[in-house]
Amino acid sequence: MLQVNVLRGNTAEVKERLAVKRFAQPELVDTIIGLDDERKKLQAEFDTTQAKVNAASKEIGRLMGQGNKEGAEALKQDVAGWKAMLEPLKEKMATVEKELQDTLVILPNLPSTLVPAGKSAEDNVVVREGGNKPDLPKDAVPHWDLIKKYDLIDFETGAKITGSGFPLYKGKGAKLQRALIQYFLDYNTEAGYTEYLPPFMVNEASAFATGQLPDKEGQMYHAKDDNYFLIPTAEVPVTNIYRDTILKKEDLPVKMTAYSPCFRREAGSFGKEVRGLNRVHQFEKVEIIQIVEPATSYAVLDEMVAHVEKLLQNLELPYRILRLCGGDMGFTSALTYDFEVFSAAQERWLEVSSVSNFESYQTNRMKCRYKDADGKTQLTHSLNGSSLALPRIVACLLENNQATDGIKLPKVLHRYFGAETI
RNA sequence: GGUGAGGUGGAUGAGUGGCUGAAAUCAACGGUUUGCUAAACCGUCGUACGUCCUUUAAGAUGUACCGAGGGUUCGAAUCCCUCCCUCACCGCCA
Repeated sequence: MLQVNVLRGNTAEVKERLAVKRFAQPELVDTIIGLDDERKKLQAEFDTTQAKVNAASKEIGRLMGQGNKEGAEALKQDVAGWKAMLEPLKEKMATVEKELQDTLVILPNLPSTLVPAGKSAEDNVVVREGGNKPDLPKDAVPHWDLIKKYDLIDFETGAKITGSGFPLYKGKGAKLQRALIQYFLDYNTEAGYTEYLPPFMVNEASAFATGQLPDKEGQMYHAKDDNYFLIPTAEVPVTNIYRDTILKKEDLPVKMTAYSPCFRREAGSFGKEVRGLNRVHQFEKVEIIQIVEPATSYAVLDEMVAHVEKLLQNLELPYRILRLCGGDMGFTSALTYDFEVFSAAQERWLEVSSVSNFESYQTNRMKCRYKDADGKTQLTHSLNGSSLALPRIVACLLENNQATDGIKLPKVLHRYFGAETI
């Protein structure tokens, strides 16, 4: 959520930035400022009246103590009058505040000046590519066939147990999941990230704080009896560790990593998009999250991008890094880099990570602040990224490394998987 | 799920209707002292939203906040109701 003061100081610039994100209601910026003005006016009025009530109440106490009943009674009359004024004011304030809040929440984060204009995935900018695309033999097959061949995942039984998009990993398929998770976590903790294993369901306040609510309500599975949401990413529970906190300068940067399953409803997806592991409702992911001083957040973003890039290099996969354009970015992000790996048999790029700087958009919702060098309290910046999402990594590993004598795994995985090939 | 006890500032913890935005202690921070460490002493030490003042910083001031939300009262941390959470015991259970 953006701060009203940011809107106030640079209304024109804010609207320009919102246009980059293809936000359709720039007039809401003015609406918000108007509502905030009204809020202030109402509060001033309320406060001065309430101050009179408080002073009179004290005086009544004093008069009673002196036994001056008549004086006290007279004052009570005054208080009754003021209180009658306070009631409607209070209601009006609540209405205006709610409207302000509701409107503020509709505004997406402002994209950084590095964000290219554009309306869809086509307009994303390739920052760099790495790794080598393999030369596959003519008879190379997509990962869903390899999965069958080596009996790694049973999609049909997963669908029987739950529904489509809930894979049942089996044998070496299951073990590969475990190996990848363990490798990713080790890689991250070696880089100074603290490992967490968070709750896989969150309450409404947490889902709101990281911006899943109200924007992505339909994306999450909702346990209505308890009003809990299955997490779509570990970002939600882990970032919320620092909800409503004030950190010390020396606590920063906070670096966290967590494995979690991710649950996504993905309503409306179909066809080739969802074949095999391309898109599923439940998948495994390891996430990295940082909470940092505002001045450092873009340097940290670069650091995180490099961190994920190295991981893909270690996995020996062909990848490319995209800077997302305004139209393709997430609601809460200021700058996002997507990582895609090339799945050679499908001849498709598959997204496996998304690393974003949210600046103070999440932390403002979360009220995650810190005391800066001058002792002033201000909002921190938050960032996160996947390192990595498993299914598409697996799809790519299988397709790109297929050979007649099995699937060759990259060196870094040997000791985790306990073998060099599948 | 049942019964009981609780939830107060960074921590411990006092506070059962007005003098309490909140004692005391500890921690933290600044200073004095000191060869260094320790100790002692002095000071500072909540958040949010307003208003005034100032170029800003700072300062002054108002309102709200003692788990959350309602209620009683001229006045609520304190009394009442609902909910949440923690702890103990019981039940169930990986």
